Amino acid sequence: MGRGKIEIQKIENTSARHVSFSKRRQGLFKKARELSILCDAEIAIIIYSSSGRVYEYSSSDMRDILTRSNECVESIQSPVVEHEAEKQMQESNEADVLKQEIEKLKSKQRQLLGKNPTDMDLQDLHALDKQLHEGLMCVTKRKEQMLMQQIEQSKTRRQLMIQENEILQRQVKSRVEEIQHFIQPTNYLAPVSIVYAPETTLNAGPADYKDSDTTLILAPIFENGRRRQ
Amino acid sequence: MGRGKIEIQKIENTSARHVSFSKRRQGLFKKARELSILCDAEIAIIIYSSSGRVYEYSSSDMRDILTRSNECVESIQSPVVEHEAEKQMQESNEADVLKQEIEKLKSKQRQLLGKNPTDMDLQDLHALDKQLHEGLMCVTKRKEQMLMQQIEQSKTRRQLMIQENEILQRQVKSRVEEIQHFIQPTNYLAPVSIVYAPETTLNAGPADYKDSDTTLILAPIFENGRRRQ
DNA sequence: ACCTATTAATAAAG
DNA sequence: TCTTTATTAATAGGT
Repeated sequence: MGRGKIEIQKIENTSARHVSFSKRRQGLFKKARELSILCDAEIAIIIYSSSGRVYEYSSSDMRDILTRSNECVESIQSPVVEHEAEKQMQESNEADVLKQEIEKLKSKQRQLLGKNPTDMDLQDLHALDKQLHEGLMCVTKRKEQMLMQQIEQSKTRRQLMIQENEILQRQVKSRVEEIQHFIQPTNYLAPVSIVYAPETTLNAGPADYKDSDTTLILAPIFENGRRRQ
Repeated sequence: MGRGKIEIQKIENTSARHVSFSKRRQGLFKKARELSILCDAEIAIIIYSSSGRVYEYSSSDMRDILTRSNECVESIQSPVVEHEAEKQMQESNEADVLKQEIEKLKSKQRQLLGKNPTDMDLQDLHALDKQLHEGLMCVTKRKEQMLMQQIEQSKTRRQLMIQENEILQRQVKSRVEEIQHFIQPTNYLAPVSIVYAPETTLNAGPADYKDSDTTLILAPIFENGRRRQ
């Protein structure tokens, strides 16, 4: 989906690779966001670029997602036995565990919406507050990003308008100059007067136009095609 | 990119949601694979579907990638950090330095967010929370206000520019029309002839201009300000 | 699962 | 880096 098809092989050109990395990373995160929203899934993505930089995406709290991940759990605590047990759990009781988890999530959601704060102790309330806090941060950040984007866009468009204006102003100016040349072709060298001369004055001869060498006389022609004598 | 455009909102129809989840999960993993190959990056993705199932992708060993993740490190304890440090020693210094910096920033951030609560008692935590809350609210409100103002301003300015542009465009148009009228004055509706009438023909009366109602006569004026009789 | 009209992503170039 | 544009790729809605 570009100007040409590309082979899925390491891009050797460094700058092209970086450009691609940026674009595709963005694309990947966007797809992840869409997937998480459309299908109500929790997603975490971690990317290490070849230069060692880290890029992360998560639909909700990264730690929550990773903590639920076996790989992470595996590398956390010591008891390998537990780990083994968990693996088995995954095989047999997976559904049950997951259902419990769903119930937990639903209950949590209710709590997050502040629907039943009575059945929480101090610790729970602390946790809830923290979560709300973090959520607030995320929302704020996101809003800020979008607003900044909008501002940047507006600025860009305004710049374009300014440039367009300048061009138009130049055009107007040159048109005006053209017209002026037309009306007063040689203003000082050979001035011309435009005079409306109705039949009554035409034959009486023109008045004096002291600063004109030439006069334009505007006069009607009558039905016989001749000027009245 | 389908038979129609869709809103990025939770798909309410269950089976449609499942179908979409499958397709898009596949798509996401494919994109991840491509990105990792094209740009030589390490990528890990963890997805929890709404039904609780886990789907994972990783370009190399998931644990390696996750172990390097700060979020994971955060929830582990010191020995792993050391291990990680050792691992990084083998890598470039640049990445190491960057990571340390990131760690410092994250630690600071954690403290601000009250995530390092060890050196604070309950009262302190309450105070900090209240402060953060209030500060956040104030800052958020204020920022939002300013951003909205800026946007409004930008919009207004843009509107003004648009209006100005329209005026200028009308000016250009009317100038052009003026010039055209000048060059080909009312060619069909009210024809006017411009006639140069030197003194020899002026008094002899104008010739017939059958298709003109009006004639412009161009005649010289002499030094005494009168036309030669 | 397969099909294909459409939309979306993005490679290349400015 | 950002934009633009020509192309390819992903996928929504049917079957």
